[in-house]
Order: sequence, then structure tokens, then C-alpha cells
Amino acid sequence: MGVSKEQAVDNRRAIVAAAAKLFRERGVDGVGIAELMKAAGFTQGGFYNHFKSKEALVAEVIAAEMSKGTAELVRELQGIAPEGGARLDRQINRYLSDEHRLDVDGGCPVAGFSGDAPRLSDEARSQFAVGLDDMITIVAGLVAEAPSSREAHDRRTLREQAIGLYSQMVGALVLSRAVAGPAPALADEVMESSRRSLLAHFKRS
Amino acid sequence: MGVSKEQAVDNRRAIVAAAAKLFRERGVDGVGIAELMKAAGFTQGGFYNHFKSKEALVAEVIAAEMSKGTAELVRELQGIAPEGGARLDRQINRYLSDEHRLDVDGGCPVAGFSGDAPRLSDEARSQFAVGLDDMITIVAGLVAEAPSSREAHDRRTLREQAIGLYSQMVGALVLSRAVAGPAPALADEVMESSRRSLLAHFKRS
DNA sequence: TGTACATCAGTGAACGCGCGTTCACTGATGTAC
DNA sequence: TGTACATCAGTGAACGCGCGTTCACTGATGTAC
Repeated sequence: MGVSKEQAVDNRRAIVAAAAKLFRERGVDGVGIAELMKAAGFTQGGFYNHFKSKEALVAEVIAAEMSKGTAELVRELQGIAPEGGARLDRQINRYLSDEHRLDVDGGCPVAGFSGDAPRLSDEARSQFAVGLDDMITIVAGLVAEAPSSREAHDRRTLREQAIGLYSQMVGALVLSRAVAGPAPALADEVMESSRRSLLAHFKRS
Repeated sequence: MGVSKEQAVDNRRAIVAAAAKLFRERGVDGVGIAELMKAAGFTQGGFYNHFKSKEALVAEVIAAEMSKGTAELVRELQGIAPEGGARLDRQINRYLSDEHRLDVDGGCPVAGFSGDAPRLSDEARSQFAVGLDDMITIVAGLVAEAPSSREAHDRRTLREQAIGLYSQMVGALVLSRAVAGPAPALADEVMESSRRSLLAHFKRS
């Protein structure tokens, strides 16, 4: 109904934001255009003024969430002194916490979209892969700060150690979320055990 | 069109088997009743002679695949002598192999359904949780055979170590599959790095 | 600065399509006598 | 053992519904003169 160019840009951002939230909560396939536009405050017809197709929106959402996720992590790390692995410990505790498990909307985008990823478009999966690679790089930087990563008996590269660590955190979070409803005790156990395992493995010597 | 009771039981099994394969390949939401029945050799109308709803079939498929997965693992383990962690090494190498990554139909059901699990019915998620618990118990038995699990510096319980190990294997497999299409090098790296990490951690001392 | 017109974000109805589910019907199987 | 009938797995058309997408239309914004 007549809207300034500036307003149109804001509206587009609102659609992406609403989509990100809904896609994470209910899966990409579980959310329709009509519902998504309504959540953003519009009617369904306007969607195609902003995006070529649902597939195009999905790819943009994945890219945006990955960027946001890595940027937030980097920003948070900058607030803490990198002393003897303290930042790594802190991130392990954060990642494998009740808060993070419940924060499906805002938590790690790799864990959040790992279930949808295999069936998304090439473009979306490509964006997912870029995000995963970035995350691994950031984690490798944290691993480098842990004294144990340099010990004689562990000569693996930092990146290799980072991948092992990150795979375990993502796996534990995904499995914990999957069973949180019907088996909350098991969900807690999976998260707690992985958390203790990793803290022990990277403990300051 | 007139079918013996025995045949009807076989037909029901064929539907479950076809559903298991299709659900794994394209996700539970990605497969319709008509397509699934056609794959099993029938027309769509007959579905409701065997199952109350799609939801009921899904729960049965999850339960069946979990049972099959744990049974296969146990059977395979029985063929090898439990000497100094050799069986654990072998399972780590199997789990994080190209063959397993490609075998979406027949591989680990926990990894195979972890993407769908959070949005399935209570009953289906319950079956998933039972299967996960069983898997952890089996893996704990393998960890017990590894000398390193008893070392003085690692006093964590066997189950806790098993959860850490299993979470990492599932996480690595899920992430590797997610990026296998657009980023095959990263997919390989994720799997290989986790494999080496775990072999190093549980290595025979 | 003021007027005429083009642009285009947003509306809401409609499209074809595939979904899960229901239904009347068929006919061999299985049972009762 | 033979006949009459009930059962029920399988068929295929149809149901209402929500999906992604298209469309004609509206009207304030933005531009040309």
C-alpha cells in the first residue's frame, strides 16, 4: 500500500528474522509462506516482492544465521582474556548448558539447522558448510589457548582437535534436544557427560 | 483382493521396510502415504488396514530401526575377541567411514533419525530415546575393553566416557553428511579428524 | 515549488498440487454348519 | 468333505486442507518536467 524504500528494506529484514525463528523452532518444511508472512506482520502475497522463492529465502536465512552465530561468538570471546584455556572451558560450559539447549531460536546455528541441512538446496547447504568451517576455525583458536593441546602425547593439529571437540558438542546438543521431551534424565546425562568429558580432556595441566 | 492372513503379515512388514528406507533417505515429512505404499507394491487405500495413522507407522519404524541397529551391532561384536580395545577401535573405524556415511538406508539409526526426531510424536521420540540409551550401553561395554579407559588420569565412569565417544561419532557423521554435497573436502576432514581424535584418545597404552 | 505520472511494496483471492484420511466396493480367505 | 456366508486386505476415487506460487489491484512513494 505504498511504502518507502527504507521501510521496504526493514520489512524484508523482518521477514528474514521471522523465518529464522520459525524455521529453527519447527523446521524449514514445517513452516509455510502464509504463516511466516503473518508472523512478520504481512499477508502472503507480498512475499514474492522480496524473494524469488521459498528456497531462496531459506538459503538467505541459513547464511544470515551462520554469520550471526560466528559474529556473536567472536564478539563474546573478545571480552575475556585468553589465559591458559579459560575461554575454551567457558565455551564448553556455555555450549553444553540447559540455557543453550532451550535456546533453539538463538543458539548455535550449526546444531539448529543440522537436521534440515541434508535436504536443503545446494545454495543453502553451501552456506551451511561455510558456517561450519568458520566455526571450526574459531574453535581451533580456542583450543590453541589450552595447555593440554600442546602436550607431547597429543601432537594432532589444532584444527583436528577442534573438529573432534566441536563434533562432540554438536552431537551431544542434538541428541540431548532430540530426547529432551520423552527422556529428560537421559537428555541431561548426555549433555553433562559430554561436558565433563571435554573439560577433562582439555583440562589445564 | 483376498489375501491370506500370513500374506497380510508379510505385506505389513513390506510397508514398514519401505517406509524405513524412504524415511531415512528423504525424511519423515518428505514421504507421503501414496508414494510409500507404491514403493511397497500397493495402492494408498490399503494403508489404513495396517496402521491407525502415518504417525503410528512412524513410531513403529523408529522402534524397528532402533532394534535392528542395536541387534546388528551386538551380533557383529560377537564375532570378534574382546582383546585390549580392538573391538572399540574397529567400531570407531567403521562408524566414521565413507561406507557408513553413504549408507543412509542401513547405517546407525540414531544418526539417521536425529534430524527428524525433535519434531516426531511423543511415542516416536520415546522409541528413539530407548534406542539411544541401548546404544550407549553397548558402547560402554566396548569402552570397558580399552585399557586407556581405566587409566589413573581418567576416572570417569564407563558410561560417561561412552556418551562422550558416541556423541562425537554421531555429531561427526551428521555434520559430515550435511556438507557432503557442497563441501566434500570438509565432509571428509570432519570425519577423518574425529576418527583420529577418538582412536588417539582410546589408544592402547 | 507544483503537478502528472511511473514505480512497486503490500493485499487478498485464486491457481494447481500433493498431503493424510475416508469410503464404497471387490473377491479370495477363513469359518460355521 | 461340501456348501453358505462372514471377514477383511487391497483397490482406486474422493474428501478437505494447506502448500508454494501467481495474479489483478491499490495507493503512497519517488521521479520527471
